[in-house]
Amino acid sequence: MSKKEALLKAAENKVRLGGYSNFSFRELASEVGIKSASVHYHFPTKADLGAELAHQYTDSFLAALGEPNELKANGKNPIDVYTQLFRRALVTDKKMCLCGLLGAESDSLPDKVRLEVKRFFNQNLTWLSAAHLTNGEPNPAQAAIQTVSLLEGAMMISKTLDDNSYFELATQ
Amino acid sequence: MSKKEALLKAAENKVRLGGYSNFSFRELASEVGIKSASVHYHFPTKADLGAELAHQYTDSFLAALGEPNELKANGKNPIDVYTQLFRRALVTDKKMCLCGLLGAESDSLPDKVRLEVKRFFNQNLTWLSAAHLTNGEPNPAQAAIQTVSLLEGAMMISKTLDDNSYFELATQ
DNA sequence: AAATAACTACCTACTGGTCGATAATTTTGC
DNA sequence: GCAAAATTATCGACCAGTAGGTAGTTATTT
Repeated sequence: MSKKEALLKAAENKVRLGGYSNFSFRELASEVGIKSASVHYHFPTKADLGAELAHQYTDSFLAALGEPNELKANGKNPIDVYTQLFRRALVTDKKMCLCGLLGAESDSLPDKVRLEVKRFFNQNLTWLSAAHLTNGEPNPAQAAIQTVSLLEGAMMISKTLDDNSYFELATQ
Repeated sequence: MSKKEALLKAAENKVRLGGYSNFSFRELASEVGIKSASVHYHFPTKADLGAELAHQYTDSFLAALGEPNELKANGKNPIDVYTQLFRRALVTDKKMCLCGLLGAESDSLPDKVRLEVKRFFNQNLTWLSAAHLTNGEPNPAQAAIQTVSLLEGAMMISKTLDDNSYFELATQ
């Protein structure tokens, strides 16, 4: 793993625990074994790092999902696959969804970071609409916003109350 | 309004836009016309201020709701009343739910603040369970976590995408 | 020679927090 | 009733620590 990748990984962990202000160049640098000034070589500003982090997070999130109609063709319910990805983030990573956290504080984010968070939710809603469409839902757009809202909310509350059974109950 | 009340009000606005780290004693002080050193007279530490803020927020939130069975007796659906309170926060205040934001970053909060955020959600779940029970829901506890999850999630996404129609679609 | 990736040293701004001092007000003891 | 004592609410000055960011340098690789 390159230093740049290690910096992004370290930043992701910090942000998913406490938001955009929960990481500093100094902390990231010391975690990957370089000096804080060197972080600026890879990311000119903190906003650049945050934006690239959210962008890559979105891409790998969507990539992990696959295509709704392909999932359906393989006998899987794409909504279950989607739910499972959230569950893994909560149970395995024991962390919030990166963009769920950044979205909550989006009013105070640098423009380029906020833009990437918007991209995450727009792409998720598009994916979920397609998924609900293949499931024969009468109103896919509505089902899409309801699905992602429920998952993000349940995740946040389960984290807060430190009890994953709330997530299970909400998604059951 | 006393200085202490003004400080809490100023802090609430800041936190609901960007989280716990989005306010400083200096900012609050200058907004209410005192010096930062004087803020420590009212709140020994930042954690004390944050905890008292979340506590009062929870109390006034619950007070604004009223009792589920009384609402029902007056011909109102308590779940609609609950939804309306979230809608008002989003549409009128144009801000996140204080504890929705703090909950997302609860891993990085001081203990006494996190405790108050937990109290918010525990009390909300109790209220919602009672409300769904009066509505004759077969599984009030499940309906409760689903209601608050959907509302918190829809609120966050509507804020992020800067489009309240997502909230309306999700709650419709 | 040029690009890459790091470094040391430094800057200004801001953070939460502490200190002792200072008025104004309120409470208490005689 | 009144002086002494205590409480309330503020202040200026300061502290150590941390923030993001910059300038110029060095070593390694291409």
